[in-house]
Amino acid sequence: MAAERTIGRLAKSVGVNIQTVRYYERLNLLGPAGRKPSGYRLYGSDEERRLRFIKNAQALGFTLHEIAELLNLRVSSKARCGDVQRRAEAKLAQVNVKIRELRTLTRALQGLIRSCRAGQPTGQCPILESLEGKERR
Amino acid sequence: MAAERTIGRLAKSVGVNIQTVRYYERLNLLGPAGRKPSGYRLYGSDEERRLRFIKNAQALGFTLHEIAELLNLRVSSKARCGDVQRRAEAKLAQVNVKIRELRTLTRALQGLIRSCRAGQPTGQCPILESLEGKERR
DNA sequence: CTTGACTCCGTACCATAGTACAGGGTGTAA
DNA sequence: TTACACCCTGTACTATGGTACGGAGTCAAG
Repeated sequence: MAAERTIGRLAKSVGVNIQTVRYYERLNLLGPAGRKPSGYRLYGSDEERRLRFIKNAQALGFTLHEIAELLNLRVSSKARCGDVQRRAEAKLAQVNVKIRELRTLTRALQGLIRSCRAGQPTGQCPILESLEGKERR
Repeated sequence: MAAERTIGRLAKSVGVNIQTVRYYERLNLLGPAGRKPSGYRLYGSDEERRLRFIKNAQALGFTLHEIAELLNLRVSSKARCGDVQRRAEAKLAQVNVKIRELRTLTRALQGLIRSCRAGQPTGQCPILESLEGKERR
């Protein structure tokens, strides 16, 4: 019913590589709606939505494995929106941990940069010395 | 002169896997000071410092490739501490970009979670719907 | 009816940072 | 001298997310 297109058109309209679409198929993330007698994969609007879903969820920091879980949640009739919410909250917590780690890292780098006496030869570079772990604070 | 030890002792004292030490050798990051007649690798305190350097720099977000550059900077007699400082500043900028991206992601996840009517079946889940990209803000 | 673009499948390859294993040799202590 | 831990090399495998290539078949326009 919906205009079905081949893999190249699908890939182009969503902005991904053809091989990537086939890669997602290998991972059971996205299969074609059907095939031409010749074997060409055919995709409809459902598949395009699913592919956009994958790309959007990736942009939110979900791995392909987690995305597969989200997609399965939708298929399962028992799953509730609360299940999805919990996953989103778990991901949010992960992201916040990552942000805190990176901020620690920022402070460490800033400390090193401040300690730098820039004209020195690298033999006396405080950054390099501190990385040797001799006297870390 | 310094007590030279075999790869297992070095690995244990720094807290890395033996294979990892050999992996770093393949990447020209860290070679043994010498070899026993039997072929056993021998490491002294210089090598232990270098290995700690690698692990510390990794913890600061440098890739092994970048660490190799830092190590080469130290060897080069022409390199100045300012070169190191510039690399640290570039890494700091990268880290800050990453933090900003993650914060955007946090806001998007929070928005999705707020929109969730948790009891709904996943057919009407606003999170999943928004991931389909139909009406993204 | 030919040409060129598209697709098929299977396999190999990329970066990143390792880890594991096989089949041998070495070092040491009881 | 035997037992066991340790080390050697080389190769393969892990996870993650793809990308590339070869050789064949298909589709559509001119």
